[in-house]
Amino acid sequence: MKRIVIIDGNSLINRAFYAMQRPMITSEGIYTQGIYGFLNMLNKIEDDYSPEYMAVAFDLKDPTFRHKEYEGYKAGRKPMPPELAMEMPILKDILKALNIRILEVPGYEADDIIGTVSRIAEEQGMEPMIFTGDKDALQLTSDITKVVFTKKGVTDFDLYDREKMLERYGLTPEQFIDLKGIMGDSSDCIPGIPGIGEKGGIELLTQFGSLENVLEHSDEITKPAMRKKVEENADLARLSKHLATIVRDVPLDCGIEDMVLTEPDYEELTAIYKKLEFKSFLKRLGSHAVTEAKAGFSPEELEFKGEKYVIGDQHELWHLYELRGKDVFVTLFGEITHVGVLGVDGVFFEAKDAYYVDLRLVSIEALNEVLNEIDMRFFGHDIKETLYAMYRLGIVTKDVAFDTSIAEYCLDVSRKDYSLRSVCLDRLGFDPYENMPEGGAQLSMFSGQHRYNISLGNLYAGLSRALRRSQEAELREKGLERVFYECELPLISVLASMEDAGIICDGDYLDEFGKNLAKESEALEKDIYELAGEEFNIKSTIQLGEILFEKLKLPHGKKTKRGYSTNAEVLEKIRDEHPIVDKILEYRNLTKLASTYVEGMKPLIADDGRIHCHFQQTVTQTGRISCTEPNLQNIPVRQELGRKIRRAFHAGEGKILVGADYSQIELRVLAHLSGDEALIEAFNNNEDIHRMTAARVLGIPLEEVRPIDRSRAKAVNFGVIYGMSSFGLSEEINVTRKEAEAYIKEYFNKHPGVKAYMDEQVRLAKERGYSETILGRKRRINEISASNFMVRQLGERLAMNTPIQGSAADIIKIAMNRVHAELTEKHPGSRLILQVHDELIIEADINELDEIRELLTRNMQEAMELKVKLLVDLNTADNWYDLK
DNA sequence: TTAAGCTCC
DNA sequence: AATCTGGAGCTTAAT
Repeated sequence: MKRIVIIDGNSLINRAFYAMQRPMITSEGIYTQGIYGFLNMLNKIEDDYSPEYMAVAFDLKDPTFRHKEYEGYKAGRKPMPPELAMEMPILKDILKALNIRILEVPGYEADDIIGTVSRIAEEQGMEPMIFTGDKDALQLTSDITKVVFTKKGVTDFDLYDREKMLERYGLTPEQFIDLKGIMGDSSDCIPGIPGIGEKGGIELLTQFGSLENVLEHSDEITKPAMRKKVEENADLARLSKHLATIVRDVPLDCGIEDMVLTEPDYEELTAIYKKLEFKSFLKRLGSHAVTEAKAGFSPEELEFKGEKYVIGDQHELWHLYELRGKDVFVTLFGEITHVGVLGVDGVFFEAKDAYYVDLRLVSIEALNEVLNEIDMRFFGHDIKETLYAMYRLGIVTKDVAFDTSIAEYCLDVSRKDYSLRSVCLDRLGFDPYENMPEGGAQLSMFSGQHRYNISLGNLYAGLSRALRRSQEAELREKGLERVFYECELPLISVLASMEDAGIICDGDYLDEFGKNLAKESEALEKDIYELAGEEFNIKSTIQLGEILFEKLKLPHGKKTKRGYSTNAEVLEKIRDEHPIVDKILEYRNLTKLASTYVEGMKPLIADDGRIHCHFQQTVTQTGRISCTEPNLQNIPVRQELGRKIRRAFHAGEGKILVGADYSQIELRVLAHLSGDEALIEAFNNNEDIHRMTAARVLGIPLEEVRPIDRSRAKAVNFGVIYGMSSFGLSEEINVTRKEAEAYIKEYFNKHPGVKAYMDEQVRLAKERGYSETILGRKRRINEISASNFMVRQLGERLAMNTPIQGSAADIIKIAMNRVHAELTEKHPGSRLILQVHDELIIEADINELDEIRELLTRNMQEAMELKVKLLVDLNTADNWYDLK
């Protein structure tokens, strides 16, 4: 049977639009999230059902509504937000390019068109499938016609036919219309019979079969109240049924045969997708995509014209001298694993000519002898990997001249994918995959697949050069040169060095700690089963919710999408209600430590007894670095038990840990950026900032500030940085919303500079579309211009927070660069090993302790000159736990 | 793969 | 009328 898919265009694009958490917008300012989601659904439909025919129906705005009789009809519907409205014509263009029939008939809704097409298709012996988000369409189901609803998300469907309807609702499709006639539908402004809802409606229809029968035999209705309602509203019910009935004889200007699917117009499609910056859809088009290289780039540039040298003995190393004074593309052929074990065959260098040094034939010592003699600078894409491998192998490294992945991050921090391929596709309009020499499919040098493939090295080098040229210009135009050259570029080798250094992690200690955790959590588990009266999976929030809130009938808080919320905040509130609650909290505590911080950590200890985490430089939207495999930036510290994990991390023989953290760096940055006099004075007086805030806001002397005042002021200070509302603050510090509001108001009264600064940040972000840090790092904020209140408010908070968090990130990065440079130069026995956002840790040679302490403090405090002094707290200990 | 929960700054 | 603190990563359950 031939299958025809009929789509409710308005309904699906609406679903798609609202399913997207954050707005999608192109660099030109075209909103695309609705279209994007719609196309995802379309792809899913084609993949899952491979229809031969397809049509998309749209409502056409027209004053001649078919239901003129009832004026309130649809009046209550929300108008389409402008972002979505501007997507509609583009979607239609795409459908045209896809050669999918668009159906619009003046005076009729999409529903009616769909009803008509499905009727005709079924009559012609086809199998119609209707895709919509509107439950109204259920009346169109039959044994043959299926109605498919979009579920949460975008690519999840729920399929109904006549049988499934009977099963799910106990109603036939025809009765479904009657049901709506009785119960009404507020979203469509169908009144129905007031006072009778779904339950009553189904009851009546089960007894009488149809609305007409109900009305005719209303005297047989047993419940007097219901009988009265029915009798008094008979006309309204008839009207409602009429309103709810989908018209199935709309005059169409084409036949079913016009809806057959044919080849898309690839050229047109490619052009639109490019304009909309739909990379994944372009990828899906594959070879059909009409690829044309970006202006200023032609693939011929990638052709390698120099000489190729394979250096297989010591005497040939002199060739490398040719690289003197050049920017040299460098990479390794070989393999790295996450615990730092690697097997590398050789190092590839390219400037004008290409040099492959075969490390199985040439010793690293010999190579280093040459490298030490020649000045050169490295460039490449994601060069930290290469540097790390060179550090691990003991090969001499050089300054980094350019990294095309880091440059791309500076140019656009919001990208999902900074891979070489992705950046090349966007920037050069060139897909390296399609042009791989000798079928190399993987674009990682460290896949273990690439050995002795100089052509591949040449391709990479060529791409890096082309990208670099394009990025250099843009970095200049966008004012990103400082952040790139002063901050990010030097940081690459710092991070590589930190990863290489790693930190000792005592696996035996973790084992022992884990055993104790296990013992206690097993005991708790038993207690919990006992108190619950049954065994269940405590880790399953669904099962736990059932036990706590249904079986034990404890008062429940908010609900989540799937059931009750069981998070710590909710459980804290009911801990006095039942002894099981505390046990669950403690159980969570212990199992979290055991799984994430003990079991998760152990396999990541490398053969050298150290953990070499990965510092990610292209992840955060604000400029912070992140840390993975494992994340050493979230090792427990607040609670004593968790804090003990830190005992596992300690300094090596003859070494000691030196840690320094900035005191209140974000508030100091705020003081500087806002120029607020009160804030600046507070810091210059070296006062406890939260205490000072409390005194100012409450208008009392410092000595009268109670602990609770201070802690509230602290919450306010954080709130200011995050853009917290009165609601959020009242939740946080347990006061009424009114009080919180008054507090915030008074804070801004006493800190007019801060208020003015925040307003200005929002204004600037609205005007320019991005926020900016002290060094000029930029973050696009699409949310700021959204018409949706909630989204726009988020945008405003981002506009206030990003410059603060981001500037703090700029500052510590500069400190890291200086610390690393000075350590390398003067104290090679001491190395930077960790960064935790406002904190640096050095594993120092015990004999150099004093110098290291001074060096670390000085470089952090002097990283940037602000209107307030930067202060750091310094600590020294053998292990991380005692570093406090 | 996503949601819910937890850890950190 | 709404809404309700920024930035990360990892583990488990459930789909």
